[in-house]
Amino acid sequence: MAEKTNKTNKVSLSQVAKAAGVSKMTASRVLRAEGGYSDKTRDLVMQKVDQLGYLPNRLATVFAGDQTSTFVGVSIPDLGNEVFAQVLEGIDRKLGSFGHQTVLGLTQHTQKEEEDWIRTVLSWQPAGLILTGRFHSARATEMLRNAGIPIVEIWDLNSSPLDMSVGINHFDAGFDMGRYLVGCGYRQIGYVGTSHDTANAATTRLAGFCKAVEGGGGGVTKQLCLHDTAAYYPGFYGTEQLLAAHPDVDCIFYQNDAMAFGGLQFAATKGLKVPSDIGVAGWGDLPIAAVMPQRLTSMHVPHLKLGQAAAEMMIGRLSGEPVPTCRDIGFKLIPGSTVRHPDLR
Amino acid sequence: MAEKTNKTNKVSLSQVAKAAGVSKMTASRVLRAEGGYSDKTRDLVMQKVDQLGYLPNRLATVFAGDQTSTFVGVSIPDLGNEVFAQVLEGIDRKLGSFGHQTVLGLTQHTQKEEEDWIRTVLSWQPAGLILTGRFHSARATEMLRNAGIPIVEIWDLNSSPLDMSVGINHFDAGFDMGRYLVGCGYRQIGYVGTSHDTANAATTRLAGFCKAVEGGGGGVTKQLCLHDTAAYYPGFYGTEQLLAAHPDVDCIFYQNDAMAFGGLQFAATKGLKVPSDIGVAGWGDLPIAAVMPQRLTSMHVPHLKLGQAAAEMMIGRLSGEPVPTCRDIGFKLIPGSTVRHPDLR
DNA sequence: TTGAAAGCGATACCAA
DNA sequence: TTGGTATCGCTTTCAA
Repeated sequence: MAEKTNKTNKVSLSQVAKAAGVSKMTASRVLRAEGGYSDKTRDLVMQKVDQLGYLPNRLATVFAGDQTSTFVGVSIPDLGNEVFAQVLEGIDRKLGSFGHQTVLGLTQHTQKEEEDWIRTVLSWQPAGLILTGRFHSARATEMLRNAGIPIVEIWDLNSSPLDMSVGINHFDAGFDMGRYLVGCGYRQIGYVGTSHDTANAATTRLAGFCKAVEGGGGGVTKQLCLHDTAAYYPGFYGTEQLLAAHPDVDCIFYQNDAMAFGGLQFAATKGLKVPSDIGVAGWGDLPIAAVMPQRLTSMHVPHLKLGQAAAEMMIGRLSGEPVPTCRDIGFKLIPGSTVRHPDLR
Repeated sequence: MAEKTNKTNKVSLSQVAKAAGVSKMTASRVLRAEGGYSDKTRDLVMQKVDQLGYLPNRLATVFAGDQTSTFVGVSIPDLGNEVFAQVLEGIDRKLGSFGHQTVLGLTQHTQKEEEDWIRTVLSWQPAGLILTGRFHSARATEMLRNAGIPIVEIWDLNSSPLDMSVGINHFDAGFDMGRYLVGCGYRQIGYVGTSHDTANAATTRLAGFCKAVEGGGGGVTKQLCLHDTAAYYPGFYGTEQLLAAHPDVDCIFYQNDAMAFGGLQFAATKGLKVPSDIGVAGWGDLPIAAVMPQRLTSMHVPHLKLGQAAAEMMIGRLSGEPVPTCRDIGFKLIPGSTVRHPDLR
């Protein structure tokens, strides 16, 4: 036991200080570039830092300063959905450029998972939290209120958020799509999506959609909610199921573009012409839509921008700037060519 | 100044202890379910925990025990690429089920970004690191070696890893694809991909591919590396560029499926028949391939499984189990119908 | 320009 | 079954 060292074999600040022949405090000041030391001292300390390969322990820093960390917890339902992957990318890129780190939470669309993750991530003293959706369990809501840190709810715009919110109004977006399809002359409109234990943005969207369809004189929407992921293949077989149950359906609105593509391919397999035999509308405007021969009717939401906006609100709040409570990021209907054009009906 | 409290207004263990009329240590034992206290004491403490809404500060826990945290740093090049999103999902799900949290790093395919992220994430005393790729900067390599924590390099199998590695041999995978295409009778084979500052798995794959093509009697591969993302639209216009420069190309291998779909659509736009006029092969076997009318020739890699395997190796090592250094996750060529079948040529 | 001491919130260790 | 005390690595505060 030649050298006395701490339990881990990491180099600590006091070791650097000792090597440089100064006090911990002086070394600490140099490392934070706080000023209040001579050039000579600074050079000496920095030399030892390099030499010993010192890496600060930020756990101790946060702990000592009783500050929050530079972590930001980010919860996302799942990454199989390209849309959320894009949102996450927007968030992490922006956060990273401001020196923050993302602690990821995949909630798999359940409030229970979200609640557990919130409890855990809060125990790490994060600087803030970015959560997908506006529906949280009661315990989660309580923890969030007591956390005393900035919180951004994204995706589903919350007009009375816990703290801040950015996204779009899914009810309105669903309503617009419904009105558009009715305006195109469709009357037997179906819906294919997935179902989860709890309400979410898709539920809200569907509600708006149904209201527009029914109010616009369309028949009652034929709905099919699968217990599956909102992906390509479920869109394919979901379409098969819906058409088997309701052969008169003349147009289908899908929970997202991936499902719509699945439906499009099912139609192709069965020799159904789109949009003359059946109309197809998706949601999200995935990148793949741009290269497909037939432009998918969809709803464009600026996903990357949404993520960036969420990160910007977080950073703004953390740096004490005034930040608006709600931000509507907007959506845009892409007419496409997979539904009949209203002027041509 | 009625109550004396800490700088933040969070409830601490000692406040719980005081409220329950016991010492910090007793409260600590109860919270960790360590045993060595009466039922009455336990109930009393837990009641106060609920009442005060106490959340432990894990920073202090890690710090006190001089342990590592439950964080695992995970670096991924980007999330625009579905493949990496799937890998990340596999990792985070598995890690989460063992009580670990993912600290995300998006390196954007650059060693500099990776290095900066490594430095930062190490300062949070992570339990381990999972890194995509096997090429790291010299400083990064040094930090990783000194970190003294488990490290898993994924994606590109590293036969002499820093610590552990899981993935596939991209050279072999590229070679197999090249041999297959040559075996199908193609001789003027092109490649469309993207280029980055540093070598990566795609580079390795291309090298293997070229070797097979050239060794198999194919012409020198016509390569086009775009300075763009490896996505649908670059696949579309990259194909246009490649065919303009080399009109004799009879088959194109793409960096990934997204680019291949872009190429497929370009061919459709130009009235080129696939595979009779031109063969198309992708890489990754994206989910969308399963619903497309024409099965894309591709290479299947079990992405989700890869992520899970990486997380399992990490967890195994953390719990002291013996873990193999290298794990080949395997790949499988999907013949598809976008290249001529070898038996039919 | 520098340093000594106290303390952040928990746990380890030893004593009662 | 309990509790006191030292301690982790760093920063804050106060003094020199």
